[in-house]
Amino acid sequence: MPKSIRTYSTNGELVKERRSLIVKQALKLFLQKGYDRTTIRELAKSCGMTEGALYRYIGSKDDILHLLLLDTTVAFIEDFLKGLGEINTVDALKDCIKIYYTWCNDAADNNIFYNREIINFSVADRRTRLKSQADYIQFFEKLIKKGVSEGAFKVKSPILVAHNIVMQGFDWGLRRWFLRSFFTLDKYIKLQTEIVMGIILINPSTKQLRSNK
Amino acid sequence: MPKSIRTYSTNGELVKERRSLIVKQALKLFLQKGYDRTTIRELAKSCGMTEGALYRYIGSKDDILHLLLLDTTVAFIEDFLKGLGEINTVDALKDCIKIYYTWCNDAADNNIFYNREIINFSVADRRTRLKSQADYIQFFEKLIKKGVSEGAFKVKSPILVAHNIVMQGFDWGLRRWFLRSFFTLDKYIKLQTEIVMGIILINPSTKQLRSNK
Amino acid sequence: MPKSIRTYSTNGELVKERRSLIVKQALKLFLQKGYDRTTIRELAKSCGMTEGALYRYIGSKDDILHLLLLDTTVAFIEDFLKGLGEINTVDALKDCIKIYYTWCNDAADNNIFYNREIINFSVADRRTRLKSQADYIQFFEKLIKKGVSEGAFKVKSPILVAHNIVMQGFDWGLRRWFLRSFFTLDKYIKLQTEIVMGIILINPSTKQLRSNK
Amino acid sequence: MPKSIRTYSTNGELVKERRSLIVKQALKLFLQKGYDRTTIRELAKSCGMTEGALYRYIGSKDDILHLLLLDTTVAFIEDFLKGLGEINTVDALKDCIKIYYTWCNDAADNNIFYNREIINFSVADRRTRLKSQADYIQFFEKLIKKGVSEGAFKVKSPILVAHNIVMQGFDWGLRRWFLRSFFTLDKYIKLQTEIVMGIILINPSTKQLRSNK
DNA sequence: CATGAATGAGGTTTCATTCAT
DNA sequence: TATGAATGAAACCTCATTCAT
Repeated sequence: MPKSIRTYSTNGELVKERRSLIVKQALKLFLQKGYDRTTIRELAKSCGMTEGALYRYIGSKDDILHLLLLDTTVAFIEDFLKGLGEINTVDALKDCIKIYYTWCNDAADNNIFYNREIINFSVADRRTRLKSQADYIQFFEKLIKKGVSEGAFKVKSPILVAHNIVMQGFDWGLRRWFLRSFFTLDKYIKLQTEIVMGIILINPSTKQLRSNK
Repeated sequence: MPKSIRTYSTNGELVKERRSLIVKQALKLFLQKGYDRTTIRELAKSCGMTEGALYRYIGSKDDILHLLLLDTTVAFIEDFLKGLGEINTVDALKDCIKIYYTWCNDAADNNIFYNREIINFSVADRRTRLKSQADYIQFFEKLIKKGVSEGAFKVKSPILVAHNIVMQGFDWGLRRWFLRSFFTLDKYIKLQTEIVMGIILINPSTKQLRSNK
Repeated sequence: MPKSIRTYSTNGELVKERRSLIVKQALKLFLQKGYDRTTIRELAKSCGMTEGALYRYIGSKDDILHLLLLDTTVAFIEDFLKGLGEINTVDALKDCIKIYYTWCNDAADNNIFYNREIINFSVADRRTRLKSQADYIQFFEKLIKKGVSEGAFKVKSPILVAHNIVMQGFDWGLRRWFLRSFFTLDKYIKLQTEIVMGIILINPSTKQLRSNK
Repeated sequence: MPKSIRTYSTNGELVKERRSLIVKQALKLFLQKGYDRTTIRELAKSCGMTEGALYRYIGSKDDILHLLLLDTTVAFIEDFLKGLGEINTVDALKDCIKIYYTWCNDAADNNIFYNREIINFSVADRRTRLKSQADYIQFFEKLIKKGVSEGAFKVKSPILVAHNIVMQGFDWGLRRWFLRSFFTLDKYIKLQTEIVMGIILINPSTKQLRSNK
């Protein structure tokens, strides 16, 4: 299933190390100039390699996009689930929003990159990417529905609220220069969380209680 | 101020017509394959022209991006203002959201395109684009603040709510394949409007009254 | 023998008039930008014609070079000969130098042009041009030899002196910006004539006599 | 100050070698067909390279013109000065003419090329070229004035004589096909030197003495 | 006779990829 | 394993020339 990428090296450790470097530099350059306008020469130089050396570890320029995808597939949903252990659903949602928005902040470069360059990805990789976005939404949808079934939330369209949550996280990364002139990340999280809670909480006082901690 | 684009034709009518065709086809191709991967040959062919003919109406490939920008600069804020005549602010906001989301639906291709290809625009054109996004947000912010000063709305951060409104409109266009599997445009507008109103209205009953019409 | 140039017009008068205009504008533009860098579009515009109209009077861009050659073939040697009637050879040479240098001044643009663009001419036209330069030299050579046979001049290599005379005339046109900062045309003619006479005259006092007039 | 030309190679020796080849072939082709009519494809082929390889060593076609200029900037005036040590000015002038005319013969291709293609050079490079021509003239002017101040020469316009000397050197190169049918280089130098000396020497016998050696 | 839109070959330049060293 | 020179297809763009109107 995972597409295999050509290498002339038999030293697995070295391949991993070099690819990791390539991916890191590629993301930087692709963000700055776009995929098409970044040349292999530039990329190799920024990796401290020669072009020939680079091609020992990748099969083609397009392969780098695939490596970038692999590199970013963050199993952050697992992190979420840990947060869901014993605490109540209301707090769980708040925590998840916080974790997710924090991840959006950290992974902003990646997300800007995918948003723009998705067109250059293979069909399979494109699908993987869209799937992962859908997963985030579905995760929040489930959480909201859980709250609804527990009588804590009331909401007409859980998936729309989930969608809004996820997109507003993305927005923090994609439009950071605009948003940062008004909010810090913490403030942004706090305000958006309050808005979400205002929409779905049956008993808004709950919100106030915990946000005082 | 407005950058002028080279043409060898003196027939203004023809130039307009041809450029309009070029822009239309270009948007289609750029969406499909991206700016860099769309060749002039393809574009010319898809316009039913030869390359030489195309260059009678533009000076360079980059000029097409500028033409695309001009083509989209919709004075839709003026349309909004007409809606603000005598009616109360609550209804005005609802109407504006509706007009704006409808525009987002119509201009989806353009917005997807800009979102992705903004990196290829000239600095001046990039600024123009960002400015216009900021204008939308500011417009909604003002409207919300008006409602606040009239005692109809109550809201912690008007600009954040305005930002959310504008971005959720964009989202309808940018992520239409996902959203359309759950909502029609009308349904999406209705639900998002209810959410916004739920957040800012002091007396939620107002919402119910009018949405029954 | 004279190459015929295609025209779609049957009105000889008109053809002549238009070609004369074309040649005039072409020389101006070719001098400024060179033959290759001057486009038919520019030329047509500078003639107040359209490209299509221009091609009614010429068959190709290269034809213009040929027309330019025809236009410049000045039968100035005939003018010289008139000056040779009854006066003595010494004065005849002086007069011829003066006439020739004056022509070099008037035809400077042409000469600069040929010097530079000769490479673009057809082989036949190139030969014509070189032949005409050789004719000038031969003319002065004959004159000098006449003076030698009459006992007025003494000179080792008449053709070399003739060559120098002709080239120094050209130089006035080709390097005018340099020379004009030191001499007027009259001064240049006077000084070069004195030098020539100093070289070939047996009895230099003759020179003084006439130059006093 | 010296314009640097792009190369993708870091091997200075190789760059030098390849550029030297390019310049050599370019001069040959440019002489034959002119700058504009010589294609990069032809040039590359005549260098035994592909187009891509050629562009490792130059940044653009125009750069070749600059390289040609650099290649020719001959510090020949220094050579002259060595000849001026202890010998008297009369002999020095004769030697300088000889050295200069010999250089004109060697550098004929270059000079033909510059004469014709100067229009394609950058403004800076054009100035450099004109300056170097002026330097030659000035050099001879100084030498003549030195002779005048020593009482060896008598001349109305030293700069005009200097100009004639320099131009007649150029002429040997520019019009070699004509001149060579009458003179060898040695003969040409000898005759032109005699003419110059005839013009400026106060005591012509000096000339005879040394030319007998 | 004039217009000017269209053609399309051919120009310069770039760059992903290979391969001899 | 690394180097970096070379390849050559393909990109954008120009412009002499034609031809329907």
